[in-house]
Amino acid sequence: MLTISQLAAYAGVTVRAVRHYHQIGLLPEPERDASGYRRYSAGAVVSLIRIRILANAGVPLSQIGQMLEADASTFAAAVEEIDRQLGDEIARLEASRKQIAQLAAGDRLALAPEVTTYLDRLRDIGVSERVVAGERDSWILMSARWPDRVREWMPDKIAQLDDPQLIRLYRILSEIFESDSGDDAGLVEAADILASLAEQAYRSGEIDLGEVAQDDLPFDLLDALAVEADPRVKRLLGLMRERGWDGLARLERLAEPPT
Amino acid sequence: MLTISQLAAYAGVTVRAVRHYHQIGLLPEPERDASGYRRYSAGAVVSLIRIRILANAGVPLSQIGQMLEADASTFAAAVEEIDRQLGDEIARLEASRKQIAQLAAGDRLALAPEVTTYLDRLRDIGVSERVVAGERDSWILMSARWPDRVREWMPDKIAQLDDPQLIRLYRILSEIFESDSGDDAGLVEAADILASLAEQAYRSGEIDLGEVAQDDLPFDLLDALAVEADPRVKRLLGLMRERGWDGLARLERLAEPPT
DNA sequence: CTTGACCTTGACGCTGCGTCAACCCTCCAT
DNA sequence: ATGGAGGGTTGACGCAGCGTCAAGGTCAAG
Repeated sequence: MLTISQLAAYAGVTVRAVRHYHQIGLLPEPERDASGYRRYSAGAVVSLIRIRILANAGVPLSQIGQMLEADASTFAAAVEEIDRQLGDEIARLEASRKQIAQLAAGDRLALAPEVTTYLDRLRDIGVSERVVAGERDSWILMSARWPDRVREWMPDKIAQLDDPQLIRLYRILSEIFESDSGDDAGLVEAADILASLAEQAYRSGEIDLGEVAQDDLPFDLLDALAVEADPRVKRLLGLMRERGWDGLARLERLAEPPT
Repeated sequence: MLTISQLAAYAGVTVRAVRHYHQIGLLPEPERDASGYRRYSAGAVVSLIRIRILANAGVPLSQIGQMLEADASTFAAAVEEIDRQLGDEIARLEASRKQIAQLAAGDRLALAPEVTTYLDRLRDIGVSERVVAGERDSWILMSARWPDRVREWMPDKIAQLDDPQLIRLYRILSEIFESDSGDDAGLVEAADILASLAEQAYRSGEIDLGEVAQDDLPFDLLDALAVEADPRVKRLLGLMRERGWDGLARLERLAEPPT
């Protein structure tokens, strides 16, 4: 007759585990001796080992009972099912691992390499860190909504950074938001350039966001994000509206421009 | 200003998850509106997405907070640590998968193929299912204690099954335990053969279990298991003691045999 | 008799939320 | 004005598989 700790030791498990198996009815409770101690037969060791073999193989405890009683074909089916689940779990972890590898490699926050390239180009141009940070957050939002589309857009976006007008715009914005002054003249110039760029894009029919245009919520969100980052953006939005454009992240024509 | 469900939708998580992040202090609680509703800024969406990126990569929630604040090198170190843990977890699951594949392939209960071969040979010889089951349980115990040694022993064990004496022994035991009679003559003959075999093994110095001899507990257990399976084994043990041997699974000389 | 090692039951902790329950708020149609 | 749908709020249990106290009773040895 064995005590619970002897039983556990033979099977290579903890005493707590044995009691747990009793609780969930996986291992039958043995007789008690005069003092209330559980006393186990040798057969219990075999039962416990069989349980552990299945548990070590990744079988959930809740299924082990049935499996130990099952016939060969039922057993095989159950095994196959378990194997499938293990495979899924492994695949999930592998995916996590790839993700985390990208985290380590990428700029900082799992932005596609194309995007980090874009951000680096902005820095090269002389855009301030605050503005770059704003851009980064915007692209985080965009990437969350359209993970694949973003990568398609980036080449164009990067190419556009050669446009002197755009460079000028970013530099003005950097200057404005780096200072604490209420430099309205700068904002006005920025608005002028933005309107001009929007006009060009509009004429060349470049504003074709396809399905993306369907839900404009994220764009409102992007604008809100910009306003949060610096309230002066609100003034910029106002200036754009005066010029016939609504929004900032996605400019929308309000009316025909004054001819 | 966003409601909690809008925030959750933007980040692709459930409302419950957001509240959970608040609870554990991972995401700061926003201001409430007049009616007590949480109202979120656009920045919260970015924060939440950043959290999910790390969580999806397998980072435990408890570490995400620190990681988001960490500098590049700390971040990299943390990433490496996480990656290591993911690797361990994957390795564990892979091991489980192998185990379960063996379960499906093997006889029934993760006995090494050598052992199932041995059990099959017993059946060929005409050993009854009850006795084979007893052998199987014994080998389950042995395999749990010395997983590797068992495989080394099996070739010898299998070879010994060619010994006519041993075959006779097994057949007698099968007959006895298959019937309900108190056939003492059979037990006596079994004891005689056992003693004879033990004598041979003893003389040829074959009883060298090495380190295994150190702890004899499992052998007591094996004997107990046999007695549980059939109380008549107790009588057999008594007969063996009369012949100068103690135990059954491992015979131990009590005294010099009568010359 | 004491001491230390074991035994007992009961209950909380961990992870990351899912899922009621019970109730309040808002908005739209009647 | 009212009622119902569809939000929101806190609180609490459940899940898997035990680990880990807590607060005792028991056993074997010195």
